[in-house]
Amino acid sequence: MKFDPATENLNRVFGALSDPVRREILSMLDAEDLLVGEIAEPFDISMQAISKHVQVLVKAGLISQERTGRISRCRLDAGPIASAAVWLNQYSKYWRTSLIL
Amino acid sequence: MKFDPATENLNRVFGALSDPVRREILSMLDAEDLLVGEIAEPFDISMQAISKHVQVLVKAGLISQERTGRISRCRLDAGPIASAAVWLNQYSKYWRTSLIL
DNA sequence: TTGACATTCAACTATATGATTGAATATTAA
DNA sequence: TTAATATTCAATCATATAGTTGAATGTCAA
Repeated sequence: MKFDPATENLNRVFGALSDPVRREILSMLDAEDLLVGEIAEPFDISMQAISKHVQVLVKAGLISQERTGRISRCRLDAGPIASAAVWLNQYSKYWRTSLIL
Repeated sequence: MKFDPATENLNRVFGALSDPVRREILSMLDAEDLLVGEIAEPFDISMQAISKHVQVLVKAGLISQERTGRISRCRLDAGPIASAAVWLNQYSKYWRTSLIL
């Protein structure tokens, strides 16, 4: 099935957030920009696997990579997280919190 | 890899939300409780496929089913959406919204 | 220029996901 | 009892995902 771009974006964002390794990567990038190799360090999986997780996050628009020479610095781009939060906020009436614009 | 229960819950919630059919089901249940067959009507896929989507949502804790006889009424349970919103709120400093408790 | 380094590409494997169709189960109505 | 209804189970298929290892690419430094 084909969906409109906004829908596909939400699919990718929520899909990216559904993996704990990727959520942890976002937490790490919340503290500071990091190289792919630095991201990989604390994890017990291969650098290639981390590189693929990073690509998933890039495709979801959640991080951007600035390549200078052989290194690729990753930076959190939280815009799409806001989109996801806005979607979730549709349901905020069910709990006692609200997302204030 | 094995993760703690809270992490697994977030995995399931975000995973459930990553599919547009399931997000639409949640929107429908936001308006009113519905039977599985009623949920299936507007979609162009089989009832069995919808039933499986419903099971994914149940497993994520996002809906509950009350079975009376042969019918199974589905009701939105938005608690886990709040958990997801709380997780996302970690990043709210990146946009100009905030989740107020 | 040679080698070390950072990252990605490619091929592969195992498992998960989203869909299908057909059968089974269980309940209600005629 | 029989038949229609509501839902789920089961088997299957195609594709996606998360991981692996090994090779390739491109850059920097000695």
